[in-house]
Amino acid sequence: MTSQPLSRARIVAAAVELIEREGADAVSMRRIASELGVGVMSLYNHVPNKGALLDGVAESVLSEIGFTDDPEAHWSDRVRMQARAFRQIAHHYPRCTMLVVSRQLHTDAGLLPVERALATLRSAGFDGVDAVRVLRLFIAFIVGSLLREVGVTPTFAPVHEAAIDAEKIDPELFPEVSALSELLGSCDHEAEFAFGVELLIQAIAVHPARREGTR
Amino acid sequence: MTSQPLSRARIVAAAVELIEREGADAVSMRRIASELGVGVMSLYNHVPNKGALLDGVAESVLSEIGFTDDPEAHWSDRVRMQARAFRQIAHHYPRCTMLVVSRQLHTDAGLLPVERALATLRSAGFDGVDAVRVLRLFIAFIVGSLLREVGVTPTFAPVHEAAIDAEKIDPELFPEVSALSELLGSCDHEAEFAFGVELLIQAIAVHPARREGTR
DNA sequence: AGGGCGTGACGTACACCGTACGTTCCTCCG
DNA sequence: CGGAGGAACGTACGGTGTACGTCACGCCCT
Repeated sequence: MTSQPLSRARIVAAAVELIEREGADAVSMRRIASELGVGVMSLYNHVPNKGALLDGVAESVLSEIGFTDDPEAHWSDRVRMQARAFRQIAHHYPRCTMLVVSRQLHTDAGLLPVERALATLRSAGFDGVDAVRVLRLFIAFIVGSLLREVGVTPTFAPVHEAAIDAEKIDPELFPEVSALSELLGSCDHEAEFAFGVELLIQAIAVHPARREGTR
Repeated sequence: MTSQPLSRARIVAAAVELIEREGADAVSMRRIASELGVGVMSLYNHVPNKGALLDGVAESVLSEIGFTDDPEAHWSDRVRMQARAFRQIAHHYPRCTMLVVSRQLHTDAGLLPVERALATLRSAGFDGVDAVRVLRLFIAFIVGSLLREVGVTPTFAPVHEAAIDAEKIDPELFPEVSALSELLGSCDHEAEFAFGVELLIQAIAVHPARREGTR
């Protein structure tokens, strides 16, 4: 019946597929097992527990990031590319994004993006301390942005547009929110993300800790 | 036996206390009920379901932010203050932070910080569109930062220092990570956050969309 | 060739979860 | 005094993660 012999990779793939199809809290050992046409406890032959499975999901998704890093390009273009590449997981695997972001994993899949980013920042003229600083700043921004894009749909929801209902806001208490309710209600995530990335690039370009003129 | 007559506020308070004491996934209706010396189903007389309870927790924590906003101060100082105030919840309620951050709530408690921030940014010389943009940038950064500070401890963990074990990294594959492993292993969250806030303030101070000279 | 053994799939069992439903009791108002 | 409404409660159901014991199969070594 089951053609393939069952493996950690197949289990993780089934989990990813299930999460994207039905949301993160549809994931249960029984559900995944039945998805694979397999007994529940057979999963534990390849995965120590559910947490490790979710780690596997995060790692799998993260490792699919398509980095096309060109060490010859200008550092700002490299930063742009890496930020965009990282963001694309939020489009390919929107419902797995929370997992990738909330579980910090200490595996090579998580280290590779860090390595590329550090190399880029070093080439931009930062020393080690500041490269790490700036990297953490970027990661915080990216993580926060992805959470906004994706957190709108915690598990499932009918788009849920206009979370801020203009009608229910007291203009006396919240004049600004009330006046800007249209802007707050909708969000062009793409443009918002690009705005942030450009502003950050501009900011670190003029940062005094950077030694100008490198690469 | 039970002196107080049980209320939504008491239930939420017990949940917050329990989360801070034993972590987010120690929360169950039965656990909270027994914490209050009360039957499980009695909770449902004051709270429609568990999700609403968690929303209540997030709202409660969020509403405790101590804003001491001074409309007369320089906008950069106001931004600094607000960012710091927001971050303090990560210290007072570290294990609730994930809830505050991952559940977006459409209640006044969530709107008030937004209102203050928008007012500040308007006073800094941004029009509505850019005020919202910049606010979203700040929120993304703050959320990402708090998640790093707190996400290190998903539920419980023995500090878990040195997540990046310098010994296990192949210097061939990850030269930068290997060289900077000490820096990556430890993190002064306070300093890191301040660095980000200052850089962002500096960046928006010189941003062309801002009309110079206001307040 | 045959026996031992590791491995992987499986079923059962347990403690716990959220919550729908029906019951009881206490209080307050007419 | 009697009725009504709300609050606390107990029971029950379907679902969860996983510890444990069992079984069949293929490989290796004698």
